[in-house]
Amino acid sequence: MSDKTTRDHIVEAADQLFYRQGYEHTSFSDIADAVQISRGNFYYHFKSKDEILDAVINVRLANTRQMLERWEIEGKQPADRIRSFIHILIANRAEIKRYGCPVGTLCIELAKLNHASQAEASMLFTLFRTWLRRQFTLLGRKADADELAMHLLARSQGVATLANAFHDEKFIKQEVKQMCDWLRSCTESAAQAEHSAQQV
Amino acid sequence: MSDKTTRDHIVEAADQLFYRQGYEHTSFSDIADAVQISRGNFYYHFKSKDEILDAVINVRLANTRQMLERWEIEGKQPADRIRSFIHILIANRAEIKRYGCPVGTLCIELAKLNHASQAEASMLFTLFRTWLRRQFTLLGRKADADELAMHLLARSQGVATLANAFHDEKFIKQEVKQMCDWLRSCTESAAQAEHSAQQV
DNA sequence: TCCGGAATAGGACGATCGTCCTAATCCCGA
DNA sequence: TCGGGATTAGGACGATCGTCCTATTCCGGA
Repeated sequence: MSDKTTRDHIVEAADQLFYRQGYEHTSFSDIADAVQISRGNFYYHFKSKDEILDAVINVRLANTRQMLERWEIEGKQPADRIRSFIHILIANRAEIKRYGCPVGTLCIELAKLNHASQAEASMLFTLFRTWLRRQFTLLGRKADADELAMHLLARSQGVATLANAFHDEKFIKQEVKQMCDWLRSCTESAAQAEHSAQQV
Repeated sequence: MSDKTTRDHIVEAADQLFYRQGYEHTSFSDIADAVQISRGNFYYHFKSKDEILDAVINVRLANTRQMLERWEIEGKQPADRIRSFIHILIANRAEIKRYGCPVGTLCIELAKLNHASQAEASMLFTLFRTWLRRQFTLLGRKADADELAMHLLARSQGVATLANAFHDEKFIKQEVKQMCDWLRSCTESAAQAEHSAQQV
């Protein structure tokens, strides 16, 4: 574990600080203090602040891919896997309450800054979107799989934003339950469609 | 219309810039350029940047209250009024695509800055929440009126965030349609509950 | 007409930002 | 043991930030 390079430490600290304080509001001094290195040493590892952001986004992309693969393995049924997605709201509820969703808040900030890495950040959403779409397809909802994926993504985003604004964890649990109910109704209607298709 | 004071012009310009660029990323020079006054003249009207933010939030609160009152008058049935809320997503879809939701993005930013005016900004959400709650109560869903209000608020937020991230207006229309369907099912179940209550 | 407060312009201020440069230190292979 | 690239520390830089100060202009009432 201690074989992490200084570069890794910088990215790790920047990742957390960008999430908690926002990208623009996080200065080099903040990161330097967290990593306990001198400010001037930064530019040996990164040419600019934007480059750190790109590194952070790439790490998040890699971590997200790993997580999705894990869910894919651990969940036997597609519905189980989708439930894994829904339940990150529960697992991260304390941090979401304080800082919102790491993906959504970053995308929003970069959009306002009109930052060059907007597209890379949105790729985080795309990762979830395509993964969810595949799960819904496997569930037998091929025709509207993307629509369902986007719907679920949007609901998660909204829950995170409001939980943050109202500092309300209970609301997260409430909505997660509803999303699970909604998912159940999705699988049922898919099963019915399959059934009637067999009849025809 | 031209009897607006300089102060009004400042607040108006700041309102737009805070929305489009974010609070922190908007400098005094930006606002000064927009209003066409000198930078030094600011402190005759406002003691600090935070004070401008408070003024902007207060203007937004006042405008929101006005809008909600208008919807209350224009909509005969509570369902019509709730539809007015849902349809702001359509009406503002171009701006939402570019800058997200004015309320949600401000709350998120202030949360990351740990800004003193967080609570005031969240009041914008509260305004919608209580108004929607009342409409759902009038609709005959008194028991879960707040839950429904929060649910609808969250869905709108999520739609705005994703429409912004994916630069997708079509998605807004898609989700608005679903929200209207959902609203219809809410009114129907409320009518049924009333009916069965009459039977008992 | 003139006076005095309201309003404005312009610049100075200290702090902090991201960036860059250079000297010192570390550490591994020959 | 020693040489040299890898890594680090520390500070200088120009720009920009929010803030503040002062001189100037505007304008309505006596």
